[in-house]
Amino acid sequence: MYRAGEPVRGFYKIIKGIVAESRTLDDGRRQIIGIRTVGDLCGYPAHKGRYLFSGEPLTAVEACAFDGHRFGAFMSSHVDLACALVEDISDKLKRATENMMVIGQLRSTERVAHFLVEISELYTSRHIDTQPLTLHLTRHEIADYLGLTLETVSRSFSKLRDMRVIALVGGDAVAILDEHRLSTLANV
Amino acid sequence: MYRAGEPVRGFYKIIKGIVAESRTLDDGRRQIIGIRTVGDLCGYPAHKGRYLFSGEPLTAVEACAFDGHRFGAFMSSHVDLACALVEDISDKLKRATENMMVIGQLRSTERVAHFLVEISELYTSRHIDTQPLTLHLTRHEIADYLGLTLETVSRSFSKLRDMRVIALVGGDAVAILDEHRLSTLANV
DNA sequence: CGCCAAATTGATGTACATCAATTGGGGTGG
DNA sequence: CCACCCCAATTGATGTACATCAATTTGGCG
Repeated sequence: MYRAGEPVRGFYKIIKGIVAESRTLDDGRRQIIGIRTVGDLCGYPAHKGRYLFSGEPLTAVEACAFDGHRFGAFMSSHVDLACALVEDISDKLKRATENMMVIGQLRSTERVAHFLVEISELYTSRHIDTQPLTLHLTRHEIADYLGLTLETVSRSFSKLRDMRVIALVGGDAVAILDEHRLSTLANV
Repeated sequence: MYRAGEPVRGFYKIIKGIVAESRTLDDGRRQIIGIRTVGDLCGYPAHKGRYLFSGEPLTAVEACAFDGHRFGAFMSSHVDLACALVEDISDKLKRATENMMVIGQLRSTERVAHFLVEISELYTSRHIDTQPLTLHLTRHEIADYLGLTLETVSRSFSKLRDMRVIALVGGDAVAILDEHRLSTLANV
């Protein structure tokens, strides 16, 4: 959809679908900094007229585009827009700091457990889909979200499966068998 | 100043000094999620009337307190306040995501290097103090900011010193000898 | 001068990364 | 409909960066 560093063409209010926002280093290391879905504003905030993050659709996405240039002026004349924006960014910040905690302090299986309850709560709150939970992220993408490698993520899934906390269904979905124990593991 | 989970008494606009905002798990693991200083709004955003983070002063702090309850109503009737808030939170989010990248992808010495350029830029931009740079954080606090242990932080400092990139002056200050090489190490 | 907390440095352990091989599932063409 | 392919996922073997445990050293301050 857009790449970090590009001049801002516009911002996207997601109507349908899921997108991952990320930053990548010169050597290719990537950090997914947030999962956005219906209701979220994508590509915002920007810095000096350039996107801060890259946005990649994880599913088919429908979005409403806003002109990046008129946006600032429009905001300063519409209180309700400004307040909505505060809400949107506050939520992003809340989730980002939560994930700093996750990445900085939790061990691999705790991180994966946290990821699962986060995604589960996110999807159900936005009415996307239900049990079994379809992730829409590959192991590699989950790894780049959690600061791990795809192998370690896979091993954590296997461990949670062996503990009977989750069940792996098909390639891209999990059934949460023991919500309470998963939350405990996630340190929420 | 305030503890995560407490009912919000008020928000604090920092006039002078430095404060660390953090979250801690039940088992004591702590993540410092941001360093705030003059101009920043502390204790904001909150969630359901309770502080999201704990705030600890790293130096003597002067701050202007705002009533937490009137704040929301006041915002929705003052566009300029709402816009200023968007600016403040956007900046916090920008720094938070940068640090997700740092914690999730960089190696220990890269993290410490990044911390040093971040602090250096932060302090000079807010006219706090200059070379040699006084950190105002202990090794333990730096560790909790970067998702490392204090020993690893100390070793990284020693390594940077041995590389002649920085010099350690006194207990709490560093002189940046090779700014360019430090930035390269920091992956900025 | 001597105390105490913080920092440094060393020795060892371990969780995760890396390298490598195998398996499995979904889609396409025979 | 089955065989085949291909990419993602799993699993295993080994390496390594950082954590942990432990002992000094340093520096600020009464």
